[in-house]
Amino acid sequence: MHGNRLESHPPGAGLEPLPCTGARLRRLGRRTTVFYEQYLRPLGLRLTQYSVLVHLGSAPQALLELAERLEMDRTTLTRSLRPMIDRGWVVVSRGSDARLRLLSLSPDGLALRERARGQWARAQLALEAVLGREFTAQLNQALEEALARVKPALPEEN
Amino acid sequence: MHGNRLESHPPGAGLEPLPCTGARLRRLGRRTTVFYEQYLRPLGLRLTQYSVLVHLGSAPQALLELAERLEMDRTTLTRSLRPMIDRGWVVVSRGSDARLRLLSLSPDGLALRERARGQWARAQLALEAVLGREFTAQLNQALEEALARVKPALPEEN
DNA sequence: TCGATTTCCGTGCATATGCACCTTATAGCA
DNA sequence: TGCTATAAGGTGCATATGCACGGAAATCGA
Repeated sequence: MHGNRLESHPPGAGLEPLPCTGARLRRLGRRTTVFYEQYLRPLGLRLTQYSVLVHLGSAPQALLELAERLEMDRTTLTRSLRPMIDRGWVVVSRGSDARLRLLSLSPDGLALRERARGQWARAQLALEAVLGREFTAQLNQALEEALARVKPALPEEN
Repeated sequence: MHGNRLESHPPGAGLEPLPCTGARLRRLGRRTTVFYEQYLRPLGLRLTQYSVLVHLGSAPQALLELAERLEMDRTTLTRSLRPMIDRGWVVVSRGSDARLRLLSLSPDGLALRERARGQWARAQLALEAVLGREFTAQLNQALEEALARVKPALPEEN
């Protein structure tokens, strides 16, 4: 194994934990969210709404399916959609299965999505300018790797 | 510079942005939050409440000062504190400056903080087991570096 | 075919988040 | 010593988040 030198471990306790990874993730997440939202604000979009927009299209899609792709709680998505429906960006329809709420973008929604993508690209490039292009690529890589190892919480055992 | 081969760049546009760093940060942040909260649930603590707890102590501290250390919105902290005050974990007092709300932990709060720290350590070690100890250390390092480069949003220009 | 089970969703409740606006208290200055 | 600027904080509003509960539609087995 690696080292495990005898140092400040309480007797009987195992390894010392590293500094809190979750706190660092959350803190950096907050800062970058603010960063991206500066660019989305002119469009009247929150970051959550943007992520919903880019996961929608002309083809109707069930709410639960969308929630899983977004890795977002089903009920959170329900409520996040409400203002987007009210503003005419998202259209709800019904198919043969009367249980499913099928979601798609209206023409307005599609147009907004394109403008939002442009703003996102500006934000991402600006972030890369701050972090350094190479470092950003490495960070993305590390985050991908971590995402592959930390699986999303599944409802019920699967 | 590095490469910059002529490829799918739209004419006139600059570099292509990398895949969305913010989305990866937010997604990994959500998953790890769920991860930590599994360990805090037995204590009836949300992760936000835990982070407030560990930034408090016996010594009274002004709300705004605490908010800045937590890098949390002042008003968010006000509301996050309410249930913790109601449950007797946090005590509010007044000093010579009548504008300041001074916060400290009650004996119950101090005891809870210690139990919560133990649960946090178990969560962190479990996360390290999932990610790999070495990789976690590298990830922490990368996050620290990113935090050093992406400064927190300041209220007004400072 | 009909009753039990499963699937898809919505709502109530509690907390989280941040902005705009307001009140109160202190500090600074003429 | 007042008057004004500034600092600390609360509340309203809108959105975000997830759990528990409940309802309605589809599925499946006897």
